Amino acid sequence: MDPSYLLQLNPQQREAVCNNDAPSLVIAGAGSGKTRVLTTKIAYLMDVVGIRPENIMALTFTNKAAMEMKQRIASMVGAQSAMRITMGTFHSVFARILRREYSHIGFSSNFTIYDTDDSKALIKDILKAKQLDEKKQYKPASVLSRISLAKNQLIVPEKYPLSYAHADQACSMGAISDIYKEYQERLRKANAMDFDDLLLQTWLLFHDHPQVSEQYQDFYHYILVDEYQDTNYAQHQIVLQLTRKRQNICVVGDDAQSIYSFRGAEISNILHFQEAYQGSRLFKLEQNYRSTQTIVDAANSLIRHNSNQIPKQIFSRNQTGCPIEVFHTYSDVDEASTIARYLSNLHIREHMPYSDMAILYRTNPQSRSLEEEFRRRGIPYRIYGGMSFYQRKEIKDAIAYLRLCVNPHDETALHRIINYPTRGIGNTTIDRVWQAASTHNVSPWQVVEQASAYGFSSASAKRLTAFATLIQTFRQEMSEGMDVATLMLRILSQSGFQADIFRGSTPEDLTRQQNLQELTDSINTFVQERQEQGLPSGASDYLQEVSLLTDQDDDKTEADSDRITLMTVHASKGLEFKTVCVAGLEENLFPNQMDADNPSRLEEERRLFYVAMTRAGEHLILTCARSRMRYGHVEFSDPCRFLDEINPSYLHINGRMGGGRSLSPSTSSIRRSNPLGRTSATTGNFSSQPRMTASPTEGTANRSLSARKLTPTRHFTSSFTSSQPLSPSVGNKEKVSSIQPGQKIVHERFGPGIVEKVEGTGMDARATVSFESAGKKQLLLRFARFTVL
DNA sequence: CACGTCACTGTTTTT
DNA sequence: CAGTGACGTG
Repeated sequence: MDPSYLLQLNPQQREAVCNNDAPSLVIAGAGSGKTRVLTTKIAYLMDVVGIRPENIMALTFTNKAAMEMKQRIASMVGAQSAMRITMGTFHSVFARILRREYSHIGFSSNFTIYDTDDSKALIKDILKAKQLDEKKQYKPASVLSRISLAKNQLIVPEKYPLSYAHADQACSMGAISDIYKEYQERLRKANAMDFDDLLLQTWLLFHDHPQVSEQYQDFYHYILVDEYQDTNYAQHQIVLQLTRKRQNICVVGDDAQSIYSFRGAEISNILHFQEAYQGSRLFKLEQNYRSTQTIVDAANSLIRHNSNQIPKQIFSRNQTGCPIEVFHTYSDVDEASTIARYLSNLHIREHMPYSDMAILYRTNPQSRSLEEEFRRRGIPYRIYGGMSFYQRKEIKDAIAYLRLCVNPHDETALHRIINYPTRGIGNTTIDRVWQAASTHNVSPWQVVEQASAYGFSSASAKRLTAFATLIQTFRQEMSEGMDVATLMLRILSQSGFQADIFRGSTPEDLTRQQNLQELTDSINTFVQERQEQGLPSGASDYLQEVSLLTDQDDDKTEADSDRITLMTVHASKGLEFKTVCVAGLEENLFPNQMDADNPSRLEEERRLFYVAMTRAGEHLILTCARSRMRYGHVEFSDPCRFLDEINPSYLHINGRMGGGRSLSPSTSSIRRSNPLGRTSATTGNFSSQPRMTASPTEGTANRSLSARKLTPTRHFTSSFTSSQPLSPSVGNKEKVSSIQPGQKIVHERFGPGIVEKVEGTGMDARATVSFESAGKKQLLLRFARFTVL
């Protein structure tokens, strides 16, 4: 009777999946099959316990995790059922609830979601109006982080002074309370929420409206939360609200991998879960399937130094594997060349693909010396992270137009584009608009709309009105049902945006043009996809989807290319590589100097290092440089204390450095497992002078492999308007009339599939198609792009 | 309004 | 060092 997927689980995993009569806490060690347990449990809840998919809620932290889970569940229970589960990030699931329940909280359903940049811009504006110093005392970023902290603690502006005034005064930021109050009022006037509001407002909704809360408690029979160690207070409290009635909850996480306290995550949520839920059960997944025994044991020996944790015994039944290589090097340059040599030897001698290798570091600037070295040697690499597509100026500007169309009270969007492209509305006029808005207690948009009524000179009033008319035209077209792709093209051409972007031809200009083209392409895809499935495809539909999306998510990441991955340890969480090199293991860098003397922060740094080590499957390399360029100066450091905390019997230490703490007395034993076939080339006396040992003889430069991503490859001339037609494809008529169940088709994006069902006729004909890789989809035939086989 | 110059200031990052 | 933002000049 048990579904076959249970047979793929080990006893611990099966226990965690099959016990559902009490709240459960699943402690999932690194590489222990956490996602498998979570997805199998959902399938089990549906198949065996008999809970309907729409009554299940599954919450994750990232879109990527949500997507992965959706896919895996779809493959177990079918795409149709999987679709009905409420599954997504905390923020996206709650945003959906808030849009539905907007009437209770005094927003309208098309509220805008402000990202961090928008929030900072708003804070800056408030600081300016209050004449507070935004350079030293009230840096927008720190003001925002204080407000964010308060919101994560569910503290509304009225209650703020009670809890924080004292602390604020202590660091001479006594005005934060005022700023917070004003900030919330401005958000509300703009019909906007920031990321933290999505949590705070959800909590308030349930708190202030018990009948609404009850409705959701009734509706959701089972709630699952991934990465519970990363939840903040607000998230924890909302989950408590949602589960009050049924107490059907399963949280999964690993306290040893809690690395986000700096943005409000509270490890205590997972440590004290059993107190929050009486009678809950604890399950531990302790078998690691990812790493060699050496790596697992070494990581255990490190994390043992933390006191604040749930006891567990992570073990591996994989091979013992080779020892962990530790390289002491003279400088960042030396470190980079040591790593490059090691990895390229591994590639050449043991034929390990570069795509199985990663280099992890604590801070982003550390990638520089590595990049330079790799480029010199022609080793292919890619950097993970960096500026998101949606944060680029041209993209934000274009989206600001859409935002303003959907919600003209969105003052941040208005501010971005009121004079972009330049239309003679200078800073003085802009300041006056905002002043007038504040004195008359209206939104800046209302001032722009009625400029002459607010006493602007006739020239300024004329320009403001012209701008208002421009936006109103777009709004009109939008309300008549124009899809977002067409609207975007109209905006770009009518506003002068397109002309401005396509004027220049410097490499930077070309990149901007390419980015804009990429945006319009992705909007086209959005419209196409939504129309095929009979869903609305207007600007507000698009914004709802895109405002909680980061491009880390849609990266198919050129999986085809064989490159070494470079990223921060934080970014590596949840990933794994056969070979991992952790670089920059020096005091003051890892652990960071700001965290070194605070015991609980030090524990977090140690967890961070634990995460780094446990990314590795077979080879783990740890490197440390005695000197490093930082902020343009050479700085010297000692090897990091964590190196001493790992049981030395798992380590193989390379290099003879004078005066280090982590010296191995003799490094004469040359191990076969070391692809360098020798100890580090860094011999000599450290006390004299750091010697750069870049070796130009190895690896001749191969320019073609340069991994720079932003170099435009195509020249986008006026191809803008000639992008793919959005109207129904002309040839569809015959195809539509001829299509019938059983037929094979190839869809432009979903690939090959079989028609299962055809409903309706003519314009409204729909087909249910089962695709080989994309699962079942409903297609509106008049829009679908496909060929019949 | 566009561009050059100077001072400043540096974690980790998702939504 | 490098990126940002403020300010001043043509």
